[in-house]
Amino acid sequence: MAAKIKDIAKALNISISTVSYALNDGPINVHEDVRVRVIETARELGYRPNRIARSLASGRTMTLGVASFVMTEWVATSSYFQGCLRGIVTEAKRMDYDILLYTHDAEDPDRLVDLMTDGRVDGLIVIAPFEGSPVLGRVAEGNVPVAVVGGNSEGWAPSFNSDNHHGIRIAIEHLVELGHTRIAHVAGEPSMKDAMERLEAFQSNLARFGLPVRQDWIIGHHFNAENSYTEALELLSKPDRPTAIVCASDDNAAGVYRAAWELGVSIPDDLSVVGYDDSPTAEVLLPRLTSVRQPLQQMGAAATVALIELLRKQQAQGRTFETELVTRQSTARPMEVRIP
Amino acid sequence: MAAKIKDIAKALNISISTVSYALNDGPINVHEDVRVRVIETARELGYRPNRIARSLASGRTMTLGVASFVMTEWVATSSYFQGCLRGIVTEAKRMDYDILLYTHDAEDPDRLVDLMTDGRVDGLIVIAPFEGSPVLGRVAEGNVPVAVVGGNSEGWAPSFNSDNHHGIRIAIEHLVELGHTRIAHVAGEPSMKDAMERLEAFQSNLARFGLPVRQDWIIGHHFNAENSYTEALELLSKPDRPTAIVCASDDNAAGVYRAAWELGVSIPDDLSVVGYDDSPTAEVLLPRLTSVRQPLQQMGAAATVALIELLRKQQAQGRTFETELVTRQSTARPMEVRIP
DNA sequence: CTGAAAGCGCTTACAG
DNA sequence: CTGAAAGCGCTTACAG
Repeated sequence: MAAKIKDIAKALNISISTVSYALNDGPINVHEDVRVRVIETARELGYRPNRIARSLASGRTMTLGVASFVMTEWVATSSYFQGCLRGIVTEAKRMDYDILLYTHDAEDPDRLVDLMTDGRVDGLIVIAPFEGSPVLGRVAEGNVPVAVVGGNSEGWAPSFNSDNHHGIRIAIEHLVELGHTRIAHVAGEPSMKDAMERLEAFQSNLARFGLPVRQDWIIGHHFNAENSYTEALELLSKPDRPTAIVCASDDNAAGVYRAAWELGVSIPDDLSVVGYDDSPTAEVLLPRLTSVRQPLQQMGAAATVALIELLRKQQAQGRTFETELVTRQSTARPMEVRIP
Repeated sequence: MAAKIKDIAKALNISISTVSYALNDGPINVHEDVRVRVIETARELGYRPNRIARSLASGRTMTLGVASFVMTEWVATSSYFQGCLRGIVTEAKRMDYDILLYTHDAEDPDRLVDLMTDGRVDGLIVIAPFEGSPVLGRVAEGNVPVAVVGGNSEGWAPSFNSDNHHGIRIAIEHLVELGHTRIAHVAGEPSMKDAMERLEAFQSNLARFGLPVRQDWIIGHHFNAENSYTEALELLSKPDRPTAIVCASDDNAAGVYRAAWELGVSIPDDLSVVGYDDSPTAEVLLPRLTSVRQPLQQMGAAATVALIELLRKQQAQGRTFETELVTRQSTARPMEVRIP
């Protein structure tokens, strides 16, 4: 039978409140010698505080919920998710919180909302929620503080994003400076705000440079490598193909690399590729991937800090982070420009 | 103010036990019309069950703890961790459990043990514990059921592994069949059982084929790409270099790829590379990586199933999974054999 | 500084 | 089937 504070109190013939004060070093002081004896007998009895009981009594769980709207898929494959999660874990650790990872996702929104508001967490970080999903609003109504990373909180929560328009703009400027005029796009999951903004930015920036926006050169509409591979294979095997591709994620770029490799299309000689995220994948791909860096870890960390602030002060500010282009080896002048 | 079962009971003028029975559909039956009215007013009042209170009363939390001994590092970079986690999440979801991810790791074992035994989880899955760590034993003493994936549980828990000896053997047999005699190894983190077994198997299998085991051809001793890159750069720039490398993980192989790329060493023409894990990285690398597959998802899933069984029946069996070689494009006959 | 007691929001024998 | 009550293991005003 595990020891409880009652057992310690009994052994020492003192009250359980004193034991609690001694163990927690507050909120009320305890005579030094009493404190010492409490701690000692706690150790002797192998006492382990029950966090559930403590949470119920105190109303704080010291755990933060993390939900992705596509958890099952992302948990293993998304370098975006990984980057955010690392920032979250690092910061949560500093603040002494643990992470509750919901296994259910937005496939079943009602269920997800129930789980998120069942009292197990002090607050929630939602990663890349879908546009127009009712989940955020209902969680907020359930009085659970939320911070969002990578997506629109639709006014329900502070959100932490990077500037997608800027990110795509610098990618395209880079390609245009190199002399590219035939530029394609691998778009991301349309239900996610980041993907839509990047797509819009892609189209508007091509237009800005007077370049054609060809619908058949906008492929993908997913955030994974597999899909990009299949569609890039088709795109690149046509004679009339682009000389550069801007991808909505590094994972997408990985799919393009594979397609190019199989078709004997050389990167960057025959095809320049720009990724998005600057995730670890960008360094695994060879030639190393030129990528629009968004500071995922920072975004995850900032969301965590904001959430904890929200718990304490009832308010916190969201933030949009700057993006920058990390130029590596996957982009070069296009053939026709280079040859003369 | 959020509604509680007391409020529902009051509104309906019935007892809270009846409300509880109605809401949970058990363990005692309730008149159908009462049940319906309870559920209806619960909805009207916006009632949300408090899982913390329920856990305290029932003794079950419906959450499973997942700990890696190197959480902060792995959460973002280890494809091994990801693979396991995916299996765990998938299976936990089916069984209706959520996952508590500990942010602290074995850097501070006392802290970790305290967190693991604080009552927030019904059981624990520990991923790749270090050899000889006191954590598992102390958690078991704390009466928290544990399952281990990828590592030695030292008798404390059912563990789920793959057969490292077999895995390395088939890798080396494959290379020997291709004609390689100059084979190097990128070893993994020595404090992990898998890494040590693979290293031993590497040495014994080379010996079995009468091939030299050169200490200067055993590099790495980490499970990450960065370190492998640096060391492979050195190894491969010597004139007297191996024609094949067996890596302790796909992440290690990624480092070797990069080194080879930068040195202009062509894979598989100048160098055959075999990875280990068959993680998503194996498909991202180009040429696609020949890799020893260990069924990480299955291992994670099996550990989860076993853990839940352990909760119910007090006992469960560990299992060692078979490995198989997934032959892709990163291995070929060595130059000297091919040319004649 | 210490103690007696209420309370956190549920579940679950135990009577009826 | 329903109710009154104890209990899960803590925290925390409130008196003293």
